[in-house]
Amino acid sequence: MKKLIEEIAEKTARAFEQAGYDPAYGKVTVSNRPDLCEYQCNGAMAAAKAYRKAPIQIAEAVVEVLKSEEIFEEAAAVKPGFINLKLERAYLAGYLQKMGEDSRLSASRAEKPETIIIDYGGPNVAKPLHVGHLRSAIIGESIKRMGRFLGHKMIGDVHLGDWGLQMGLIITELQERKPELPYFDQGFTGPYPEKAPFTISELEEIYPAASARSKEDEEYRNRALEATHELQEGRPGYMALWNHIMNVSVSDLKENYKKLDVEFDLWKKESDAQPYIPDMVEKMKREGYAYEDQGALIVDVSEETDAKEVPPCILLKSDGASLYTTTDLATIVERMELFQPDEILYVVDKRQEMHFTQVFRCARKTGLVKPETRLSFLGFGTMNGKDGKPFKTREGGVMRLERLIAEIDGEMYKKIVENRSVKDTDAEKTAEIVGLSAIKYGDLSNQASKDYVFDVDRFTSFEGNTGPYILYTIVRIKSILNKYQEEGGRLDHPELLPAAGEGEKTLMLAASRFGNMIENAFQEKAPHKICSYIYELANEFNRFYHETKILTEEDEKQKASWLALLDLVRKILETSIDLLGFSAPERM
RNA sequence: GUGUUUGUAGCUCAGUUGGAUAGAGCAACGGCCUUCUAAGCCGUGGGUCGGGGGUUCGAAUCCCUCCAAGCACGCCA
Repeated sequence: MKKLIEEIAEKTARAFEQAGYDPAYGKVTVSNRPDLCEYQCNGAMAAAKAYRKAPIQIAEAVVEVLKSEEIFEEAAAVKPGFINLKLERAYLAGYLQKMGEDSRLSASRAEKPETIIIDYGGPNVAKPLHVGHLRSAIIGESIKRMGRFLGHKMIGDVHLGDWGLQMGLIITELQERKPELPYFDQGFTGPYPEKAPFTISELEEIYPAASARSKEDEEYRNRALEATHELQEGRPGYMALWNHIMNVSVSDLKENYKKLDVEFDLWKKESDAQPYIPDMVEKMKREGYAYEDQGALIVDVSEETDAKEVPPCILLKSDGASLYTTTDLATIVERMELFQPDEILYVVDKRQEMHFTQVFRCARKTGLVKPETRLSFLGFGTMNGKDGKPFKTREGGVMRLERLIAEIDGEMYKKIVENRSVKDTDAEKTAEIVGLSAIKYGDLSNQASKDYVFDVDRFTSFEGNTGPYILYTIVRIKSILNKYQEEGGRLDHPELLPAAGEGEKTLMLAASRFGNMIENAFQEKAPHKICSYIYELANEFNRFYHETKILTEEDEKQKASWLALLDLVRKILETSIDLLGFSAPERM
């Protein structure tokens, strides 16, 4: 289905052409002066230079043509050379009618559906999820859903970190504590115990302890590095331990992501790329890309145009072990082989940008990917506390995701119970739904690439630009729709009448912009655009709601039309929040 | 040091890719509930878009420069 703005732009382009100008000047945008018009075209001013004519003259000539178009209620040429447009109400109503029947609400299915792998997990199996993983999960999930909505094949991969130094650190620390375990005995012939020698909470304590010690104790760190290398070489006892760590950790991670309503298609991990490493390294050596430098095997990825020299990719350390870079490259090989993606998108902390620049260049230079395969990096900023410094617990420690969610849900529960006269047995469930909206909307309403302040009080507020406010609006609409249906009203195939008032028209105009908005948001990988759009739509609805008594309307056709409009607005809002990754309760 | 990102109302953030009078929310103040959820709506005050130059008919947006803050810079992830 064509977007409304496209239909308008077609008319203006043709008008420019008929008036004797290049139709390319007929570009149209939503008006930034709603008091003057609904859509505007600034092409006459751009054309003025090329045609050496006064812009107002061009605008007037174009407007003359536009006046005969039946989709416009008004077309005017103003001062320097603006072309101001207002839509015919009947046309707008007709457009929304079609939109309501369209499964994608006027957004068009991608002409060329692509396979896009989106890497947005990156949790370390040695550590529980903390707030640092929140943004990746939330942003990635939203982009995945957007792409899928538009018809792309989106493959979400959690890409666990299970092959680096963190594993060596756990092994080393465990050996310190329980040297008698068979995993460390080189002569042991098996079989190893089936039960893990630690619980999840022990594991969560072991890693930070080991990590801290390795920073002070060089000999300890060296042992951890050696253990890492041995694990990568497949030492049986260490592999058995790795298995235990994975089992204990993955089930915990799955539970946590589920709470966030984040779902991965693939639970791949760094170690899955291990089998691809030897051939990849061999090929890079053979083709002359990789060479030895200071004992390490590297690939030069610097380019002449670099403002600052980009350091080379280190494929293998001087001890022969592989690194983050190595597994990332091998993972690209694996992904190309298994999925032939058109794009691989990494949703990662922006501080890793340099690393990905290196990896992408190396992959491209050595032909790991096809020239047309896009490797993209969506770097997000840090989640800060109210003090502007990275988000911590009140005690100053790393905030675990579980705890953050529990705190928000608790806060929500309190508010729901406070504001409720009737007792609601679902209050806890509702608190979870609303709490998730608070967290996700709070995050996604900011530009992904910027740092932002996570303010619990503000995000859980029902006022202003928050998730709960959006949900409240949806619940309000649903409540009216339900009442209408209970009274015997029907929502199937009603006729949408032209807007009766200004508030209604404004609401209709806002609704009509959904398709264009969502395509744009996906193209720019900018979920915050969905947020600002639905906030505006919710505002327009609440304004309309306030000035219009819907259910008591006596004209049945008018009433049915308004209900149809509400149903469309509801669909748009619910589709939008689904694309953001949360949902609305029935009541709140 | 080099590179890079950011700087918009007291606070938190938008700003449709160069357009008209720079917008929201919070906080402050003032109104609106016997009527579909007042968790809402309407209104008032609040700005040197970090500073300075430049390009342009037109700049928060593009270029230069300075200031401030964050981040990254070869065997961690």
